[in-house]
Amino acid sequence: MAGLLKLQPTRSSPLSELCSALPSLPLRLQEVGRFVAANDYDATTRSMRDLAAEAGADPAAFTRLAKALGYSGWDQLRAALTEARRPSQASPFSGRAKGRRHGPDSDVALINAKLEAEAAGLTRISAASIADAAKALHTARRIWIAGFRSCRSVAELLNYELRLFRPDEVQLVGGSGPEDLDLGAFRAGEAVVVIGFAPYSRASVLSARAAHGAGATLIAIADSPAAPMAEGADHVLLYEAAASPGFFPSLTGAIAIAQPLAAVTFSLGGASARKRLRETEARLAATSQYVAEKG
Amino acid sequence: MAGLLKLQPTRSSPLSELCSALPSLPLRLQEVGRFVAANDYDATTRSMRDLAAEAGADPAAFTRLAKALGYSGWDQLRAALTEARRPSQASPFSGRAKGRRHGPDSDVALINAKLEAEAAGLTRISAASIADAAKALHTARRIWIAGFRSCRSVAELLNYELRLFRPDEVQLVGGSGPEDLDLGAFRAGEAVVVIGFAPYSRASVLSARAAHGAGATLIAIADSPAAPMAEGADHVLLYEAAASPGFFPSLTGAIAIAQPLAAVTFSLGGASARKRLRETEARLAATSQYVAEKG
DNA sequence: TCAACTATGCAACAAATGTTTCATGGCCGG
DNA sequence: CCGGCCATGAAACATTTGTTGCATAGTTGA
Repeated sequence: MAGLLKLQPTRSSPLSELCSALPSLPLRLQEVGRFVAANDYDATTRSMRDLAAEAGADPAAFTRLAKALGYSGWDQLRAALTEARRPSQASPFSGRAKGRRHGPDSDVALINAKLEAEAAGLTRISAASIADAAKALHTARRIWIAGFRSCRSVAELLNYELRLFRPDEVQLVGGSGPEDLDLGAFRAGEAVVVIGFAPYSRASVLSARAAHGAGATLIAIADSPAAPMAEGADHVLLYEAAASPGFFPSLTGAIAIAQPLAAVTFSLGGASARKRLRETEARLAATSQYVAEKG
Repeated sequence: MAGLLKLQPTRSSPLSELCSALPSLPLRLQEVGRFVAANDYDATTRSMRDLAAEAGADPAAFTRLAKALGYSGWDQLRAALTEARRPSQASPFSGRAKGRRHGPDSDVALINAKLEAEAAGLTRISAASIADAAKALHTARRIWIAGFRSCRSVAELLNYELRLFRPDEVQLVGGSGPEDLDLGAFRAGEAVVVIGFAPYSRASVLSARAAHGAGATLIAIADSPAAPMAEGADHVLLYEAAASPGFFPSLTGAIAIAQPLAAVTFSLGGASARKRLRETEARLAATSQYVAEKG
């Protein structure tokens, strides 16, 4: 057996354990170890034999590697890798903003961290889904946009941009007041865009249900596939709203989705959309909504 | 109306397929489907029986769910989820956006390029400036927020978030209509936030001038230090609105500034701000604005 | 009310999984 | 040169996996 227990490895991450132990391993195990380090996502999702085939190694080597690292078997190593990869380690966040007393630059550091996280979140948005949703908007006879509370800002942006080139066919849901949601007005052949994140407002969920019930095309912009407004949606556009503690959820991702959605819908509109946009712009310029731009 | 042939699933993401199909599924399958949607990471890594135990459902339900979605079995559904989650799909950027006339995926490439550019733009935002501006908001007796046209969405978000903990002291400029801009109401000791980018709307420039003239603290959120509303501003918060050709300027950066601005102002507000926020939240919960969140 | 139907849980099934054992082949010290 | 040692690959193992058939409970429509 492996004899002397060389335990007490770096507890930080199974991957770092692997790397540090790598040089002291037999040749073949190094090979396999490097493969695991380079393909850790596949290591967590695919089967041992699968990996072995792709790495050109023996299945048993994986078991042996795990044991050499101090695990009881490949299953346990994989479990460790899986946990290390788990997204949104939501656990120890409650203490976060609390702990440090307001240091001189703690705010600055926090803002920077937040911005960086949001930038990373943007790259995870699915462009293909946005393009698909834009096609649906393009073919819709009429477009409704529903967003409430803080999401209303996103709804209004979308409403504003779409109206630039389809003024007669785009409308905000609940424009007349909180009690009049127009929910009965949805029809098949129309599209309803609902924007929301947890905690989900009642109005947004009702809008989504009504849209689905009416047979309209439902496009949900939400923070989770488990969001109530995503149920029955024909298109689900996901973003990350993960909030810092005590802070409000982030809308950056939602905005970052709404804008290309409008843009692609516009480009699908072709010449006629361009014509409408020019008309709108001309009208705004005529009433001197803009100041002269600097050269 | 709930179409018989409403299939034709969205091929972009297995999770969207799941969401779309959810309402038309049998009760128990919905339950399981929601569980998968809410725990898609576990769905890709753990075993069917494991998930069943945690979801309190029958293992067979997972197989049946997969088949109901058009997959040949759970294995295939899981494979799809796994692929959708695979990191670093960032690779196919080489084909970029330039040359091709509307190819099949030129939109997708364009959206990806845009998102990446915006992510890069976020990291260039000055956190220190935001923190400074937040201090100014904190000490202001009253806060006005001005944003017009597409920038109105940003203004409304800021207005909404600040009002959560300072409801009596925050107000949108021009809430009553385009001709009534409240510009005469600004006073020294108050703060005015003006949001805008090129081309600059007349109303926003007028707001900024009025604020400066009245001796109020002027905070400009703009795309350039040369923006008219930045003239005479006490705080200038810059973001990149660089538009793709033919598209609208981007507001992602402005939103990314507005949110931490509100958040830091909140944290400066200390105990009293927290108290007001709790009150507001309690009121919203009491009028059942929210649906119950999933546990 | 009854029959046809679907949805659901249970249990048995074949296939695939991770592990272990064993035989082989290369390496070093005596 | 040889005997012990370890690394390595192949095959056999028990377990667990995903699946399917069946009986029951629940629902729908005539």
